[in-house]
Amino acid sequence: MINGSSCGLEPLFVIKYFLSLSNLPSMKSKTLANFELLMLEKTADLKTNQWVYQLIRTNLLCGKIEPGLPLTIRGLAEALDVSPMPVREALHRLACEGAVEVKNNRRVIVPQMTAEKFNELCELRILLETHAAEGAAPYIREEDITRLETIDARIDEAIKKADSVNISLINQEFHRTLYQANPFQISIPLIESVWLQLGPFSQIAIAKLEESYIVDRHVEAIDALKQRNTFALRRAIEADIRDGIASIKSVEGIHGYFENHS
Amino acid sequence: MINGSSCGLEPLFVIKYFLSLSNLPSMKSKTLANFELLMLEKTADLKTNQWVYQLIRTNLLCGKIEPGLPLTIRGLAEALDVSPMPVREALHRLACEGAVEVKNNRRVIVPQMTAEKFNELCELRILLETHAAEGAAPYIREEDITRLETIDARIDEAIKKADSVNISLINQEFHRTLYQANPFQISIPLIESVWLQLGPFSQIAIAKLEESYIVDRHVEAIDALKQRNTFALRRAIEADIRDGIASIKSVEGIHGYFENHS
DNA sequence: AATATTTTTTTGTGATCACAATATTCTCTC
DNA sequence: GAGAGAATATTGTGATCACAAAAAAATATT
Repeated sequence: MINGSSCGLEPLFVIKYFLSLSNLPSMKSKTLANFELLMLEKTADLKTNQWVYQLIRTNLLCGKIEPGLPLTIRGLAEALDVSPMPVREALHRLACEGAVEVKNNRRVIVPQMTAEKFNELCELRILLETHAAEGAAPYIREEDITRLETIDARIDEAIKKADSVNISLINQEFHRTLYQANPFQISIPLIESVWLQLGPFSQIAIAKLEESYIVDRHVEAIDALKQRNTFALRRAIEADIRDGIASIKSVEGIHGYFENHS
Repeated sequence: MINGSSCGLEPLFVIKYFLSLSNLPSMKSKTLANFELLMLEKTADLKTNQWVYQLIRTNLLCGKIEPGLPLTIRGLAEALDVSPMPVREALHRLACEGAVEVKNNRRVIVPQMTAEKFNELCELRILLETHAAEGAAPYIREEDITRLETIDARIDEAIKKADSVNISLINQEFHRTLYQANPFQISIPLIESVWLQLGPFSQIAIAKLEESYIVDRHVEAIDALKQRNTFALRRAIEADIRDGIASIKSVEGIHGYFENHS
């Protein structure tokens, strides 16, 4: 992966992105759509292509872009006020990671979720992440544990605010930090790919969850780390993931979000 | 992944790719390198970007490009007689898949293999592929088994010819065909990413193997499929992968290929 | 002669343009 | 009025150019 991690991103402000199809007063066309894009600050150290990639990626993870609607290079470029080139690059990369789908028409869309896909993605999460956690365990230092506790506190904060976007983002930061403790970690890009495919869908679900239903399961993982109990760590990670899945499945009417139209 | 599979590729002819640094008569520069590129026929249905991607990808898998040496957009573009644009796209995608590495200098190289990385990649192969095989088993039809037997026969042929490139390529085709029987398969892109990272290295090793050391383990998998024994299938796939690993590790002086220079 | 500094070349990126493929809209016919 | 066809607009791709960053070569300095 080109840009390893670096995803402690904070959404800043919001602009509207009118999918440039037409600006007719009549809106009879069903394909006319306007997305709201979360903007990210373009810090000096971020190069344009990285900024564009991170921005689109974050917006996908936040579920800001409705599945099925086409994303166009020129439309995004205009909305972000950059040339089409970095957008082209970002969309290609996101396609390669499975975050967006390139149809035969070479149209780019956010893939629709199906029940089977969802289950398979969850299984892959468990498979890969328990493996990654196990591989990271021997390398965990005291300072890593402290860092994880800090991140966990930020998650609790986000839960209190019912800030579903940051719940997701910081939760991912927790997992990534844990797995990255292993200096020979290879699987993070694979895991991130799975997250990207799950993200847009689960974000919609989490946003519908009431606060009381979101339980922080990370303390168990941290305890296991403190006890240097690798097996307990595996179980904690698996429980954490399964818990999230169960929460999503508990959302009322969630089945209506599966495969609305082929 | 943009182009699902379609990798029944046959190497056609070979051209030389002089890494365009200089064409001085004196060759004192150590970074001057010439690769031989396997060429692929550019069939009419292949678009330029797909052709370029497949070509570079195949060459990486075949170990034709020495790890550590820089790959340049313009150099490859000139060698393939296309504009830099499709090459740029292909290299970005390959970087995203882990096949090449983009250094901080934004130089693109084939990553060096280390012992730890190799072990981790092998573990990931087993983890992902046994899972994929298990998921595919219920969907296997008679015709799929026939197809797998045909592919297996081609592998034996390649082994007889000691054609290490085709051994690898057709072996991958076997596994891919098996996993793809599951219409809801998600993990193939992840598996292909692992293959791409292992490929260049194991190709070097396989090329050094004597024919007698290469054993075809696929019959066990096919037998398991015929008996509809999912557990036996898992074991067969795992055995097949472990066997390949053992072969590679048995190659004389293989440790010299790990991390020659940082 | 070996190191430090400058000059030259090469490289990746971002921008813009041309073009063919596709999608959308308009027009005609019934 | 509704469907088929033509005309128009939009899109992704490939090519080319300008530019800043970085590498390589050449020069200067000790």
